[in-house]
Amino acid sequence: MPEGHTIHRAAQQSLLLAGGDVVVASSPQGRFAASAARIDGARLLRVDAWGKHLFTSFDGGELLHVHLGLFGRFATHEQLPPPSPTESVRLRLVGSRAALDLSGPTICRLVDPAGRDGVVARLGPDPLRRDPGGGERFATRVLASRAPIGALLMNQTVVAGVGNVYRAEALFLESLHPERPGRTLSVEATAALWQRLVVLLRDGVRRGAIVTIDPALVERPSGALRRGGATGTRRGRPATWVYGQQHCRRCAAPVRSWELAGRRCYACEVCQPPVGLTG
DNA sequence: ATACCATGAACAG
DNA sequence: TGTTCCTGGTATC
Repeated sequence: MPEGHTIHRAAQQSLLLAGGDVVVASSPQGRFAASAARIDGARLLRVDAWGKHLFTSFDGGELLHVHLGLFGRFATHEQLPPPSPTESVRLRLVGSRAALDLSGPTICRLVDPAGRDGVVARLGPDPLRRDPGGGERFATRVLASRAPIGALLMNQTVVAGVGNVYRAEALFLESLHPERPGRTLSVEATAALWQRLVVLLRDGVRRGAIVTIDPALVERPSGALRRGGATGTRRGRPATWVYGQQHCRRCAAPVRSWELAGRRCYACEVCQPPVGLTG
């Protein structure tokens, strides 16, 4: 499921697996058929991720803009020929080494450079892009705002690429209550929060999954470590401190969950005391 | 078979 | 603030 790490990983993967290739483009679902025809036979040149937005450029000048939304996903098939696409595959790109399937995106369209620039201009700093001024721009917005920090983190004009899981986990790890107004944070706390996002998202790209809690650090009845597979990616309890949890995995207090900025928010009010909240 | 839920965001009013 | 769109997995009858 997509937050910024998913998109940056998809950018890496598609460049690795299809960069430089002439691609066969199709839209098994049909909804992107006319546009796919314009990419078909073009060479995939570059892939660029900005927050949760992905831009793929082809020679001939076509530029593909993808946003996965809540349900979208990329699938890669490194064995050719790839299996038959399912009915919901919006776009399939087949290169010489792999096939890439896109399904369920909120946005999948061809844009011109001005369209791309317009999207990027509305995005805040992305913790996954090398941007020396990113932390400063983030801090400026946070420290000037009366909005809750838990809402600011979901605002893509404040910081691009953070979603509901990283919101919950970054605030937990920084001992910040989600309802604290941005301007009640200290400069130091704001800088630490930015750095936390950088580290968490980078780790998410590396793993291909959001794992914020080391499973080995969690008490287990048997004391046995899990073996095999990527920990945290199996179904069941997510590898998180508070996101989706009933109890805090650090102190075992009940995790409170409520709606904040249109999404369910999770916090341990013992580890994240509501300091400075007037109610 | 149906309902509901999920790591998102645009749009209406 | 509420509605809408995108898909698939799990829960509930």
